[in-house]
Amino acid sequence: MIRASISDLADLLSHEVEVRGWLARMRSSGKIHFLQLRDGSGFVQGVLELNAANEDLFEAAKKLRIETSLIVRGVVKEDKRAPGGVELQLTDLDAVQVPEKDFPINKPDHGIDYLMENRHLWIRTKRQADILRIRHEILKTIRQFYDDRAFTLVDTPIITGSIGESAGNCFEIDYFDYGKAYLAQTGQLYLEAACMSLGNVYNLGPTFRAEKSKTRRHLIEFWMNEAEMAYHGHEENIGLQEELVSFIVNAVLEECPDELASVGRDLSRLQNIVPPFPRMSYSEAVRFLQKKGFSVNWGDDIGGDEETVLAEGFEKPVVIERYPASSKAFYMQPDPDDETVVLCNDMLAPEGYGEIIGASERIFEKATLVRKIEEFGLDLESYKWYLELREFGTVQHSGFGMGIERVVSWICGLEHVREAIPFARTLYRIYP
RNA sequence: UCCAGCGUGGCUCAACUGGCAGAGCGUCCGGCUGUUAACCGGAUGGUUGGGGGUUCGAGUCCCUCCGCUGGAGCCA
Repeated sequence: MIRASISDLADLLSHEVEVRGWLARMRSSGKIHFLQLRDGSGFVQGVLELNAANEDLFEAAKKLRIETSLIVRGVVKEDKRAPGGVELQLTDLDAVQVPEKDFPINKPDHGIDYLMENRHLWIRTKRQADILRIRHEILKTIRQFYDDRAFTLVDTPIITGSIGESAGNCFEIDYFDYGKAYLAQTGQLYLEAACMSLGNVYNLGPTFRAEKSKTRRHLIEFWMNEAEMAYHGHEENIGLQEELVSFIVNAVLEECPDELASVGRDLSRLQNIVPPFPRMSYSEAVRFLQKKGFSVNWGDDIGGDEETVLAEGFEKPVVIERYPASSKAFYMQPDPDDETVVLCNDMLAPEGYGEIIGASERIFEKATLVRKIEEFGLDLESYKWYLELREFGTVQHSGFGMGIERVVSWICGLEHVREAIPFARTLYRIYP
């Protein structure tokens, strides 16, 4: 008797195995039961035929319900009728726990409110498990990408003082006698400090935005990967982003073909994602949108609909660079050729998935940074340590942040980022 | 926060212009030795989100509250 994972059964033909898992679905034709089993590694159909020797077992199996946890024993048989090519001829079965109630999710016709209310159980379904497996692959690949390039992982703090872009859209918490503290919206400023020690650094973790955003692209708590590179400028920054995104897409194509197929992704839209990506300046983008009939003027923000139009002509993500200084954060390096714009870029995913990366070269001269902080009406005192980074061996440096759930949504072809994270925190939902 | 929409059995939805609350799925019982969202027969299941109003009569119209969905702004 071999204890086996379902995913390994194809290599165990004719062996007697034990599988520990759950009953995903059950059908019966009177004298033959079909038990669809899952164990986290895959699905397999267990077949139990009534015969003189197993009447008690056959009768007991009738009492099982969907999501019964159970340990089964049987012989692995090749069968062309089975989806995975193999079946289990069951010889024995122990129910660990038989549910007293019906499993709430049993047909693919539930509404999204109901599914989110039952998210803790919804993730047991194949499609949701496949999405979470792809997410895992993406996170694993991100770490591998940086590790291959000798970047150092630096875990930036989740609780911060009143530093950041503006405290208005931060979650406030009480920090003992210190007073108010905030949940991090970004680890960037800390990565800037770390890259002056370690050269090339990255982080990967949750961030929080107390914005009442209510769209298919927004979560209150989302995961972000940020990178920061010393002695790197705008061009090298974009180059690294293109490599990273291409690396992720190709790794998922390579490692998760079954999962992508089961979530219904059109793979042709993910192939040939290799550097370089199409590129456009903000000014070009505005002229392009004006030709398409949008009423945007230079200096306006580019909204969701505009982003979709900009990206739709391309198979690869599009890089939009050099936005107006007034519309971007204070720390971005002005373009030496045109001080009205800054050396920054966004990367827009194809098919309307929107901004997946925001990036910039950072101001490295203290005097320029002080001037910008004052122009933006921010408090110099609260940027004390950030300014000190420019007092001790300051160098040109650049970095970016990539939204994990948006990348997962794009690669999986999801309608909404809430399925791209195990337990989404959205504007009006914090349960389960 | 603003704009729009939705709320009817456990789930997904019908119900004309205000006139007897229905179907499919699930569940339960019975049948079926190759089912894949199995199938066939029967049964079960309702304070139409809460409150108030108009009306002979409200699931339907009005007010209000609650919940949810989509979008906007902001962003990744």
